[in-house]
Amino acid sequence: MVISNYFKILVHMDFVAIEKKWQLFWKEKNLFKVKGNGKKFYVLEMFPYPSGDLHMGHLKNYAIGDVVSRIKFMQGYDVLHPMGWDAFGLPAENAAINYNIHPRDWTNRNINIFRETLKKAGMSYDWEREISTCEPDYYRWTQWIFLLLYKKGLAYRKKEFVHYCEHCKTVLANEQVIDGKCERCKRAVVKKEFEQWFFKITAYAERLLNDLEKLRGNWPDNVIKQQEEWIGKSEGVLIKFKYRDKFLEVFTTRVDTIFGVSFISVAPEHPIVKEIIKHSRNKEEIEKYVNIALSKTEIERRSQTTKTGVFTYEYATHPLTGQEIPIYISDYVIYDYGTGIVMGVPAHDQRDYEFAKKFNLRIIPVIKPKEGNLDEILKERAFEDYGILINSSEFNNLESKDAILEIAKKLESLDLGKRSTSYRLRDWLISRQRYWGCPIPIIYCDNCGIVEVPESELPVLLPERLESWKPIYGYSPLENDLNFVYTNCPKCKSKARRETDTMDTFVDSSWYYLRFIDSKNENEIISKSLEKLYMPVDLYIGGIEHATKHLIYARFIYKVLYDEGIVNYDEPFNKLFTQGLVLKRFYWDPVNYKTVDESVVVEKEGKFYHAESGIELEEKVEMMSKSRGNIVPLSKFLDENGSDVARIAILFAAPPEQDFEWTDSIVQGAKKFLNRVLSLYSSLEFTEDIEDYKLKSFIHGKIKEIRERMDDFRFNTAIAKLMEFLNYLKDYPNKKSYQYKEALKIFSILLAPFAPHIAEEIYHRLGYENSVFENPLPDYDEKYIIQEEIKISVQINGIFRGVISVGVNSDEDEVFEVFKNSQIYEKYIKHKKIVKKIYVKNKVLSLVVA
RNA sequence: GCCCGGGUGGCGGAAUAGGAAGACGCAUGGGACUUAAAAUCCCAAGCCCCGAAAGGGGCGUGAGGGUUCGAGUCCCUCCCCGGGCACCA
Repeated sequence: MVISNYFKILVHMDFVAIEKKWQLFWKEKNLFKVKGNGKKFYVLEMFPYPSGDLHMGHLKNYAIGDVVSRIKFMQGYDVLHPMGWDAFGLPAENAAINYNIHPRDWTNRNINIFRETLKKAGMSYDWEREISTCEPDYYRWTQWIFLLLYKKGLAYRKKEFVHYCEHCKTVLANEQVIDGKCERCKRAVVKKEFEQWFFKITAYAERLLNDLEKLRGNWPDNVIKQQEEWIGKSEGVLIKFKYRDKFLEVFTTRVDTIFGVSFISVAPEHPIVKEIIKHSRNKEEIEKYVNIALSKTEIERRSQTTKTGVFTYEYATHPLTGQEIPIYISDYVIYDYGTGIVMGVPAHDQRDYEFAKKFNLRIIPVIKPKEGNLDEILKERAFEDYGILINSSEFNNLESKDAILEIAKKLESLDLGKRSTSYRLRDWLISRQRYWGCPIPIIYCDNCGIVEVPESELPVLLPERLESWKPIYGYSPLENDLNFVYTNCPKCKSKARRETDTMDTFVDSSWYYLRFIDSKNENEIISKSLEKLYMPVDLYIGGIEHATKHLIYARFIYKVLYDEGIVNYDEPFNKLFTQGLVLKRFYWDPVNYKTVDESVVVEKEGKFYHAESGIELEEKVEMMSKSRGNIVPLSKFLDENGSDVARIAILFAAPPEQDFEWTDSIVQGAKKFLNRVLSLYSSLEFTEDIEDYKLKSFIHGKIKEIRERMDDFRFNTAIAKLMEFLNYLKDYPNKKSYQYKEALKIFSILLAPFAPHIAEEIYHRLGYENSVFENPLPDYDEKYIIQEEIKISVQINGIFRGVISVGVNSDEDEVFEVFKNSQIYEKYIKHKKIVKKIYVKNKVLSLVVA
């Protein structure tokens, strides 16, 4: 027993000891430092938020990047492969509140853990370029970007109903609200009216949408699709309905239904509501309805099964018929889409139909289906398809498509309408009422209004200490620090106040990929010529969860910088790869609401129970996360098993873009494989000079297969091919030939991107003293791969009956001759008549017999 | 509801210009080594049926249909799972 443990430890120690040795070797050689010459390749993994511990989910991301980085390095590229920290953010601040640790200390402690772990994993980063978004020499430039946007009119302040998380005590961007819930704490968000800073990303909506075409083919289709949907372009018409001395403007994509309007509906948040209340004889009821509507959470508002609203007893004028149209206020109207007011066409819009049914409003049919009975349909629902116009005055009998054009023209000629495009995309709310973020470089002066902090005074530093880290309702905790708050106006020098909100951390991460190129530049955000050299990112690797957040924001900011001539291209990420998640099985106690350790789980008839309490547990396989309590900590795993085991396990388990479950067995497989590799490379001796064509042919075939899979990101099958390669080498009879040594060398080079430490070890065991990575990836020659004899399959009446060996590229007659002498012929054909003969060269002989 | 993915052995997964389904690995069974166990090595293995065995036969890629000499792969209908969006006018 004692001995067994000793051996186990020894084997594992071997991996770890080997890895330490070669990590030092690479460091001393400065192997992965950016060379600064030759053709560049910029490979980037989405940088992490440094919280707690790294786990296998993180490693998958970095392992993929590292494999590509090493492949490109061996192909002779000047590889830029950096790492840094997305270091501002809420958890640091919560740690400050809960444990009274300074957010900076908490963050730096985590960064140190992350950095050490990644070094232990042997990642090929150029560590000299490390950046951290919470350092003043970084966030100075985040502030600089803010001011740039401000000068261009792309950063603005407005009072607005915004998403607010009462638990996190901060506002949230549209993108951070998932299913009506705060993406961080998963609690329902509410709408609050605050004065906030926005980035005008909608001004770039059209370009963000159109330029997706440039990315098509290089970005995953579903990410492009998600961005298209998120931007949500629709073309329609803005129509003015006269209301007293004003106009109520609505947006519609279905102007062909305008003669079917039977009411106008206004979102409760809309400023015009105040005006309407002034005139309405139904003031109290309206105020009551609006207050209730605004206090609902997003989820409550969206999940209402019936439409609600209130009649204002006010009317607007139909632009074409002149009829009086009743005005309602209803919370099914979304305030920040279109104009926040809609024209109600119950016959042809399901939502308006439901509203009209509830409030007994007229349902005026104006579009007739090409087939089917409109009256019958309207008994149950709205008819939303295109059709032929009826009850529409001079537009009768037009098709919807044509009518949309004609009616739009007519409205335009009356100056009561305008063709227009609406986007689902909202402006990016970037204010956050938090301490641990990048301060917004703005000063409020009673005389001068909103004043920018002059560039020479950047960065606006976060105060080192606060008396209380706790946010105040609707305000940043920075409000507590009067030294920070009060300053002098840069223009008139009188006493003024600083902005106390900080920026959304997505602002920090919207440009970090640039800073890696020129991380120490004190004079400018980035040197334009270096930018030209290293951008765009050739391969960007990260999780799909950022499809509509980070990846839209980064594209937006990069385009703004492009328009300013600061950068040279208009898209930052040439190729995007989204890796799948690492899942882990765990057992959930639904009574006590926590994860139960596997050691106390007992199985009975396919169900799982807690050994002590007897509670039935839920077996789940989900993404590794701290909150689920199912993480496999990376640092500990590396100490026990080494990095190459983890990498092989992760990469072999499934294709990189696919989710997979982390299990003991994939670790076992990886260990066994690497042990077999090491044992093949022990006690070697080469003395014989014999050439073996078959070996040569095999090697070239494997080089081809493995390199093709490297190029296509099929790393799981690349490793499978390496395993086949190894098995062949292991069984090869003449292990003393120099040609065999060459084969072992090629294997070590091909293994290197996947298991870099073990590859370096076996390469050196062959007697070489340079790094295995200083070898170019081996090339193959097609002429060695082609064999003289090949096996082709024989099918009779569509059923596979065996194989025959024929010369390569034989013609039909030759093949048939061979076939006639085969046992298959003897058995299945001999006395039968061949009705049809199909021969596909080098593949199949297929016969139909009567 | 709409839009994307995807259903292959006990398990993870291979196989796309339609041409031998199950590569590679895990787990499993048997054997070798060992006093023993672990580790390692060798062999077997999709499922079902016949046979003492050698061997032989049939069925098989979510279900049903179609195209074809030949379908995991192409077409049609349906079922299930995962993801995205969702009162966007």
